[in-house]
Amino acid sequence: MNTDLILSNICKYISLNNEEKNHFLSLLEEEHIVRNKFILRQGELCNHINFVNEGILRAYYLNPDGKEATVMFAVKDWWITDMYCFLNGLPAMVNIQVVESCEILKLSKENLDKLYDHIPQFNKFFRILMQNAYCREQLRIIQNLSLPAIDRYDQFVQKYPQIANKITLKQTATYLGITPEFLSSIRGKKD
Amino acid sequence: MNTDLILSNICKYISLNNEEKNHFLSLLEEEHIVRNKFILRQGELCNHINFVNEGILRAYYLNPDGKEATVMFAVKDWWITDMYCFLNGLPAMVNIQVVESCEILKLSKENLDKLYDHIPQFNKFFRILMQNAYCREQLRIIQNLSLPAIDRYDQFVQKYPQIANKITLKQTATYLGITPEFLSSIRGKKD
DNA sequence: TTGATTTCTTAATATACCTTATTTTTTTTA
DNA sequence: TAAAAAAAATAAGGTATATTAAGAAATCAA
Repeated sequence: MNTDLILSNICKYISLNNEEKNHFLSLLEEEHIVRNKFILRQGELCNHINFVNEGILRAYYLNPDGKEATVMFAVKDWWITDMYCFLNGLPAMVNIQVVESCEILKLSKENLDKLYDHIPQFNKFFRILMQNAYCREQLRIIQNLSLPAIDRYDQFVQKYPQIANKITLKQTATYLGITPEFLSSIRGKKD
Repeated sequence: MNTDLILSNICKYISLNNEEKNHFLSLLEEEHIVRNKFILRQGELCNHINFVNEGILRAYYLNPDGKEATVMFAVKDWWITDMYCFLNGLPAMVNIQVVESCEILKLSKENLDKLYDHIPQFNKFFRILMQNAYCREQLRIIQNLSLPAIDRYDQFVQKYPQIANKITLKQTATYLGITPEFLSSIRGKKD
C-alpha cells in the first residue's frame, strides 16, 4: 500500500509518532477502480471517506429529471465522500464516479470514530480539513451568485488547471451550472 | 453576560467541567449592536468569530459593480464570521451587517488558538461545527445548480422560516442570487 | 481499419431572469 | 401626525442561458 502521500497530507497539520502512524494506516483499505466505475451511488449507504492516491473522481447529484450537478472533483492528495451522508449514516445523495482510473485509500466511519478515540489529534486534522472545505464551498457560492458563466469558467480553469484539462465538456458544464452547449459557445468565442 | 445559550451550544458536542467552562467564558467579549450597523466591513481584518445570543445578522459580499451576494444569515444560537479571512488573518471579503439588533459573544483568533492549546476538546467542537457548515454549503450549491429560482425560494422559506419572515425582499433575493424585482414577481404569482 | 458510439459544435428558437422606470406601500423621522 | 425616505410591486423591453435538433469530430470496440 502506497502510504507516503496520505501521511504527508496528515502531517501537514498534526504530528504523529510511528506507532500512531501505523495504527492509522491499519485502518485503511486500498482500492483500485477503473474509469467510469462508481465508488458510490445515490441511495447506497455512504460508509467511507476516501483519500485519492492517484486518478480523478467526480461527485455529482442526478436530479429527478436527469439533470446532473457536479458537487466536486477530487485529484491526487484530496479527500472525497458524500460528507453529510457519511457523517449521519444516511443513503448517499450523490454519485461518485471515477473520471480517471484511480487508487484510493478508504477509511470507514466506524474506523474513523475509533481513530478519534485512539488519537484525539485527528479531531484537529479533520477540523482543518473541514475548515478548508467549508471555505472553498463558501467562495464557490459567492462566485455562483455574483459572476456570469464565462467568468466562473475562467476562475475554474485558473484555480484547477489540473482538473480542467482532464475532464469532459459536459462534466465542466455541470460543475458550473450551465449546459454543455452553452459552455461550448463560450469556449468558441474565446479564440 | 448571558452564557447559557453558548454553553449549551457547545455541550451538545463536548463535555466540559466547571473550570473549563469558566476558562472558555473568560475568553469571550459581549457586544450589543443595533440594526443596520456592521460588525465587519470588507477590507478590515477579521479577528473574531461571533456567537449570536439574540438578533439576526447577515454576511454579504459587495462586488465591484455594487451587486450584493448574501453569503449567510445567522440567528440566535448560530456562529458567524468570514471564516476564510478569520482563519488566515486576512482582510475580510464580506460585510457582516446587523439585520435585527443583536447581542453577540465574540471570540478572537488569538483566544481561540489559546483555547485549542488549553482544552484540546475544542478541536472536536469546531470540527463538528465546520462539518455542519460544510454540509450546509454543499447542499446549497447542489440546489443553486439544479433548481430554478422559484424552487430555491420555496426551499429557503421552508428550511429557515424564522429567517425568511424577518428579512427584507432584497436580502432574500441576494441570498437566492436573483434580483428583488424578480423575487417580487415570483411571490406575486404564488397567491 | 472500420463502423459504432460518444462527445463536441453550431444554430434557431424559447425562456428565465435582468434592467430600467414608475407607482404604490411601508417604515422612519421629526 | 405628516413628511420624508425606504422598500416593494408592477410592467416593458433586453440579455444570458436553455432547449432542441442536426452535423462534425473524437473515441471506442472489434
